[in-house]
Amino acid sequence: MKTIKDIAEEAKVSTGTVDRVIHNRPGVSLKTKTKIQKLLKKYNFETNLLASTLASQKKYVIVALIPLHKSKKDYWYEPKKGVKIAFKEIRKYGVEAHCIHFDQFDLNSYKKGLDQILKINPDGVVLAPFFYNTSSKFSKVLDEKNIPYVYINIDLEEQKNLSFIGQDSFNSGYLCGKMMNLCVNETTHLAILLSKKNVDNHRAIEDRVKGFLNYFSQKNTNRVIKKIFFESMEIEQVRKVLTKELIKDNEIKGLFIPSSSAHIVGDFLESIDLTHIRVIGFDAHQNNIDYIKKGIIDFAIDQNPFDQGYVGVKILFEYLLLRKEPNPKYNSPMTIVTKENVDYFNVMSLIEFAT
Amino acid sequence: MKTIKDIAEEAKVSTGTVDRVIHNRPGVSLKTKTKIQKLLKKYNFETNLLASTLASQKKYVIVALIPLHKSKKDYWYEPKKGVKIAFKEIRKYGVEAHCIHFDQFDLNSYKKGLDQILKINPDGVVLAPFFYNTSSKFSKVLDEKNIPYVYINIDLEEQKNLSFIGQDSFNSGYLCGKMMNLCVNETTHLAILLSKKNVDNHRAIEDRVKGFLNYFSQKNTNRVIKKIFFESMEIEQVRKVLTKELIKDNEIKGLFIPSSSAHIVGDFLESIDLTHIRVIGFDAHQNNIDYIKKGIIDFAIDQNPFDQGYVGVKILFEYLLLRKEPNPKYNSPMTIVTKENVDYFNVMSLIEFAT
DNA sequence: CTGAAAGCGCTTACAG
DNA sequence: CTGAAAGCGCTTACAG
Repeated sequence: MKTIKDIAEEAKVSTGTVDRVIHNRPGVSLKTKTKIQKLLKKYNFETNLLASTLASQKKYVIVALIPLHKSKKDYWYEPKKGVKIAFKEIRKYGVEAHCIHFDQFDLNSYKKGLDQILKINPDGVVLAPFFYNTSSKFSKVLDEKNIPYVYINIDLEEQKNLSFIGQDSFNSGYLCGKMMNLCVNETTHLAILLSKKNVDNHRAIEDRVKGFLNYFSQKNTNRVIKKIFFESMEIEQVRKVLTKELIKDNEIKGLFIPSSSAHIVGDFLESIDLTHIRVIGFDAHQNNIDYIKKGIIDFAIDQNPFDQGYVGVKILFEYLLLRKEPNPKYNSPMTIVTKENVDYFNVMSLIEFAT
Repeated sequence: MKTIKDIAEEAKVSTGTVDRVIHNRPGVSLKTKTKIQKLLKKYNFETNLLASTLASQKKYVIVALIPLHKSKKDYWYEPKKGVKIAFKEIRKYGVEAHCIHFDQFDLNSYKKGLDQILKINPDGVVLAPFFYNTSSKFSKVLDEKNIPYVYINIDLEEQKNLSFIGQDSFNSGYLCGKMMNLCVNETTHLAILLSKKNVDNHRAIEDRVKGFLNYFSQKNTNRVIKKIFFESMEIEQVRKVLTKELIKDNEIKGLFIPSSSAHIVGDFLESIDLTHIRVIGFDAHQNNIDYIKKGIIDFAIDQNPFDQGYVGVKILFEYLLLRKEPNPKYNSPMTIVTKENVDYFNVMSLIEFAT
């Protein structure tokens, strides 16, 4: 492997000049520039990242903005873990990393987070863009400041985000349709449980529902599928409304929860010892896992939230340090998690690499 | 963050001496040693991996030994990819990496591979230990030479391997039992398709079958489950034997293939346009994916073979460079792959990180 | 047992 | 526009 020194000798220039053309810094005559570029190409020169970051004591600042998790059992615990591990890996390259949290149900707390980001004035941002309008405006601000940003979990259209990492909502709903269809008899009724409070992630939830319904309409089965609405997905709400609905229509044998709150439904079903109803939901965070293990939640579709955090940071880092262009979009997986594989579905995320 | 120089100044010694105690090299008086150790602890000194590997032009040699893949569609294409990407990542730390292949059905070719390893005399080995006896003996040889080794995909008991990365066979078979039970009516018959040629991976296959059967015996359903044997899992064999068996017992509505050859069965079923038979197998390599997409293979349980290669190499690397002890065992996931999620099940493996 | 010095491959002022 | 030199934080012979 050739070094800068080798190239410099062969080109009969100093290493400084070679460095200049490698990084496209100004102040090199076209003649020497092309001469050096030829050699670089000829030897397929790759800069030594170690030496490079050691020498340039440059400090990059990256910030991640993600919702607060109340406990390790929450959905957002995993993306946070991914972010933190990625931060740890890139620290040795002189990256200063910050993680800012906000309350996903409180616009003001989100805005505060955005302000903090601007105050830090980082070189790059990873964020879950809640609150559509606010996030759109904020993206424009970043555009103006020439700060690259990566969306995770939630996608906004028509933005200049560097990349997006998340799940295809429609198709994940469609998959739920298939799994539900396997679980219940053809003549039974189904219900989709929706929270009125999920204003923001509305788009993803909506698409999941569409995908779910699409499965059955393609199958041409004349299923009765009702929608049941809750003020919010809290246990008392669920108990009250769902009890009523299940009594009204005792043909309902399958519940589809297009949010990550299936565990609330599980809690309710367990409390009244109802075992003949199938439950399919999203995301295998610990809250849901508890009910998956009991077989109360039959299937949860997971999207590997750890990777969303981890990959988001890594992409940004490589873009900043190496000018490596990421794909505009990375599809998160649609992992089917059930009682029999829940202990094995995501073990690799636990490994921490020093490098 | 303190540097070696800072410590040296405060201890009134040279940086060389500090280096000696950091790495426990001999030739330091107890007195200065303890003095320095105290400072190291006081400042929570962490050695700068970049500077360290840059300075010590030490070369580690790692070799991976895995079966040849005939095409990109084969199972072993993915572990190979994982190995290669890991190799690429660690190259900048001065690791010289070799990948050796063998024919998994030819003991001699395997032995040749082992000989090559010994000739290279590497600092560490990642391998899929086919051929039980030969691999056991070889492991002993590595033990004597003090060369650490990691098993992937296949585990051998009572060996001093640094770690193992692979799937829990029994439980993955059990999961197949559950999925099969969801797919077929209670009164139908099932068949397990076995190749007589799979002598070596015998253990894993056997355990998968045990797990599968265990599911039904726990369910207490009186299923008829037959075993059908083939000389080898080749299309002509399958056509001949399976046609006969399906005619003999036309109640067979589900086929369980405990190896990665479900696609051969898919090929057969497609050729005679048989759509009322459910098929469950293992591993979502491209050969199987083709039939998963057509809905002919209903479910395949994948074990993320990419990660087996990738993690195997990384673990070994970190053990060598950082003396970081890995877990003795990493369970591969049991990912349920089906028509509706096959496009999304493993996308993250495609990302190549430079770091 | 210990230190001084050179070097790993690159970057960065500085001088011309 | 270009080069010489110092330096990033370590490691490694070498000398004493």
